[in-house]
Amino acid sequence: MEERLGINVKMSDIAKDVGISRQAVYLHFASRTELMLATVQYVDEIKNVNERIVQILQAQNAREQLEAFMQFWGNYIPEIHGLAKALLNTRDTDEAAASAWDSCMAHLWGMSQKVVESLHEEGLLVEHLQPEPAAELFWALVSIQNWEQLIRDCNWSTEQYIEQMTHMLKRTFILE
Amino acid sequence: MEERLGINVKMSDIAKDVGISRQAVYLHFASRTELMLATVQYVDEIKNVNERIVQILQAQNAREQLEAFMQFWGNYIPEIHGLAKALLNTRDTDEAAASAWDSCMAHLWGMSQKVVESLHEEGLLVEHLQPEPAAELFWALVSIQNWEQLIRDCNWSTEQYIEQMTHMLKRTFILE
DNA sequence: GGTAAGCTTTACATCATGTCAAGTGAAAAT
DNA sequence: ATTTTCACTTGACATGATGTAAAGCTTACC
Repeated sequence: MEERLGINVKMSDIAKDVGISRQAVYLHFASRTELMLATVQYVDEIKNVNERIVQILQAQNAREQLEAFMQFWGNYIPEIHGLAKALLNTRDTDEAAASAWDSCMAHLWGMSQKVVESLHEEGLLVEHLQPEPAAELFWALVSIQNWEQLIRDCNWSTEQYIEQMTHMLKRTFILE
Repeated sequence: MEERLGINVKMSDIAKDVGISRQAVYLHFASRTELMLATVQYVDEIKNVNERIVQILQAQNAREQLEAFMQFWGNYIPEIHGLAKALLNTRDTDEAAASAWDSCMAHLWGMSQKVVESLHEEGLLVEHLQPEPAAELFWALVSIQNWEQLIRDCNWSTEQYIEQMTHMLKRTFILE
């Protein structure tokens, strides 16, 4: 998935890579989508996502939380890009893939809410935005699609992405 | 395409809608992708895109140009959303669809450049951004994917989208 | 020796795209 | 009036991916 950015990864390719027959894959996973779901869960465990997220939320203040989040997120996306793209592609035709994607995005949504809430609590959130739409906008801005466009289409480096996004998020959401 | 957001639109569906046989469609368009390309071109003509774009660039100053652009873009996306999504979905497996999408995005890229350039010329562009990366960021922020996430996933209205995006773009790119 | 797990091989169903060939009906050209 | 051309129909078939089904093989364990 990572190698080929989720594109053109067939059941037979996976089987060949593993060294078993195509049909044998179905003895482990009922469908292509289920295999992908299991992979997502596996990767989340391997990458220790939950622990890394908890650490971010321990940052002293909202500004630092925002910075820590972008630092984490900007480095994390490249690790899961291919799998995420595969899920995104399957989403439109597959109900299960859609809900899997949604649950992945729920993590991101939760973090967006947390960061915006922290800003709000510290009185730093721009006045013209309510916390709810602010979190929604935040969530959209840090989406994988935006990352993809900047990194892939515009050839930004990871450092550039993190720096510019952090800057933009601060300007957009933090007062003054 | 618009009705079904580009999902599950088969050649046989199109033929049925038109009232001819599936095979007859191939007498007019060599492939599904070519049909989509022709449709994009047709829609662009019908919607008078070029003329509408020229009008935007006639705005007196950069600030008004930005505002006019968001006004146009926010109202235009809903009109082409389904077709755009169809193209996006086909892009990953089809070379021709990919280049068609790129040429569509080139319009948007051109406008992003123009707006950022105008800001730069009037000395309004934030100091920490060079015109080039600024245009790239601008382009990513006004992407259809972001629109989709805010409108579809977050239930924003078109007015809300235009207002918030305009506000955010100003804060992000305009000095002070 | 029997059995169960894990896999193989072969075959087939389905569904969408795309190709091919023969045929039809009506209008246009001669 | 006949022929030709055009736009389409019908039916058959190839391809490529997912998924199902059945029968057989090997190894390890009891």
